[in-house]
Amino acid sequence: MAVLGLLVEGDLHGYELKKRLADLLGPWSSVSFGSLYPALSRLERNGLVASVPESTESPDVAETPMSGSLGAELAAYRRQRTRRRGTGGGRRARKVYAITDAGRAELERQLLEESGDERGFAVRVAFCRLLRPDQRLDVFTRRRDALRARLAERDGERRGDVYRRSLLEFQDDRLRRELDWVEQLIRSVHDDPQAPEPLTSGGSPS
Amino acid sequence: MAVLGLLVEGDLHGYELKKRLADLLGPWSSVSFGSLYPALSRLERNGLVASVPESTESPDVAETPMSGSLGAELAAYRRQRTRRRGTGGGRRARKVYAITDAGRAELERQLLEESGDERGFAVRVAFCRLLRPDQRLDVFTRRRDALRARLAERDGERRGDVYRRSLLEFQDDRLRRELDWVEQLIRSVHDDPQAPEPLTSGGSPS
DNA sequence: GTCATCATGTAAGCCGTTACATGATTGC
DNA sequence: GCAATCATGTAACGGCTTACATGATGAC
Repeated sequence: MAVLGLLVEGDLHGYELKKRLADLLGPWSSVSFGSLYPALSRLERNGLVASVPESTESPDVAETPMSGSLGAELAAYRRQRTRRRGTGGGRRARKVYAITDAGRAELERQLLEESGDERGFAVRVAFCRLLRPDQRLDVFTRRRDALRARLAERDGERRGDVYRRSLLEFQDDRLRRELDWVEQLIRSVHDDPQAPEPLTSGGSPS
Repeated sequence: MAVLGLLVEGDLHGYELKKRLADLLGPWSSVSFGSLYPALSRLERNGLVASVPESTESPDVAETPMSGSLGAELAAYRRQRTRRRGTGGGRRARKVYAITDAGRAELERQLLEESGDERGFAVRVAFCRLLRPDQRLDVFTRRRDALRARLAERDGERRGDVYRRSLLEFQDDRLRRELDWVEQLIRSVHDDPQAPEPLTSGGSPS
């Protein structure tokens, strides 16, 4: 999901993708090369991404003109490597991947996937600008309900030694704070339903 | 680690272990039978646990007399099954596991393991009453330092759209709150260094 | 010269999930 | 009779981690 999301912002090769994943997910929960490259192969086999030839003409990868603030970020990446460009020979060949229409559809499916659980909610939020406001609300609402259910389950008890009780309290607090956050996200969608950044290249989705 | 920790509190069979794991870790991050039973086999092969015959004499599993508050918890579990006990025949044979001395050593090793990272810090806290106060401090301090380092890394930037910025802020807040909690744990050890519940059966550890 | 960075991959091993198989007992 | 709970396992599949292999470039 994260890979597909990043590729919506522009074509990228594996190495760069890894850096941006670390940027997005934190260097800790990030994938290793040993899992990223096979994952990209899988995605390619399934037609969700396609490897495009690194054209000598293009200024560099990832040059899709984006809405506002993302531009600065990309410019920074570009600058880092614009120095030693122009020689077609040099550096080991990079394999640049682009998301396909099937990939965009799959990304949308995954972003909307039923799952109030922890798995990838952060990633969903990170890319929810690609969804319509009502879809965003769906995602947020499911998470909110899951958090509420979880909080309701954790009633009373508080047994165990000092440390275990402290842990339970901390986890409760964490749950409540996430719930607050999600509720704030929901309000923000209601107050200002920003138009989605277009996900599919052509027409409007479904 | 969690399995070994639970077995310190008393002998248990797989099914009960699963329930207590769900209790401890939350039903979400808990293991399935398909991984628990193989895991127990592995632990047994490695001599960290041993399967003990379910003696018809013993009131039930997990009857180690514990310090204070744990007693009530265990009594509750006992009551639930004391109803239909006494018939040696009946129910499918349960395989009851007990932790060995090697298992206790391994548990201590894992609780003290160098790793400021997320992995199992919650479980370490849940069982840190088994450690000496100075060992507890080690564990907490490592986590504190890791959290500080992580917070220091996340300076400024805050790029991306509204949702991504909101996510980053939330994650920052979460990190800071965990840091606060860990610092509180450290202070609590300083203020009141409670004696450890004995981990090894015989003499004092190392 | 050697180290860090860029860049892509393969192979072994481990382990978790899911689904399946089995079988007794209790409650409706 | 049927479902749920208790209780233990096996088998297939998938996928992540780690380590290894390769090779260019630029900085010190």
